[in-house]
Amino acid sequence: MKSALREQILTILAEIPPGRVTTYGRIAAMTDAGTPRLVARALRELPAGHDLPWFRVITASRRLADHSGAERQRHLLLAEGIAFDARGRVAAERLWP
DNA sequence: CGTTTGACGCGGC
DNA sequence: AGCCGCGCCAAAC
Repeated sequence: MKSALREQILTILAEIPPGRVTTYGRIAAMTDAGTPRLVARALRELPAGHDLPWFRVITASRRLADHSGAERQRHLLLAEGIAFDARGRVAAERLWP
């Protein structure tokens, strides 16, 4: 097997329902990642052409992580009906377990 | 094989 | 409510 950890992360990622979001920390807790950093790393290294909803992963403070694709991510979430308040936070009810 | 590097999180202040 | 510092650990150098 290649990387059980990354497989777990990608599996969870694929499970996130449209219109909902989850956090790096929650995914880390659901898998053997041990730390959110590894989840972030796994997303950063996703191969081009994947069909996984990487944009449904946000930070524990319910904001978008600071990276080069953040603006693209914001657009994709808005397209799914995810709203941001004045401070750029997603409503807690949109969090997926 | 030692060091650096992050799409983070949390506890202190 | 927000900023700072430290811990975390696989992968790249």
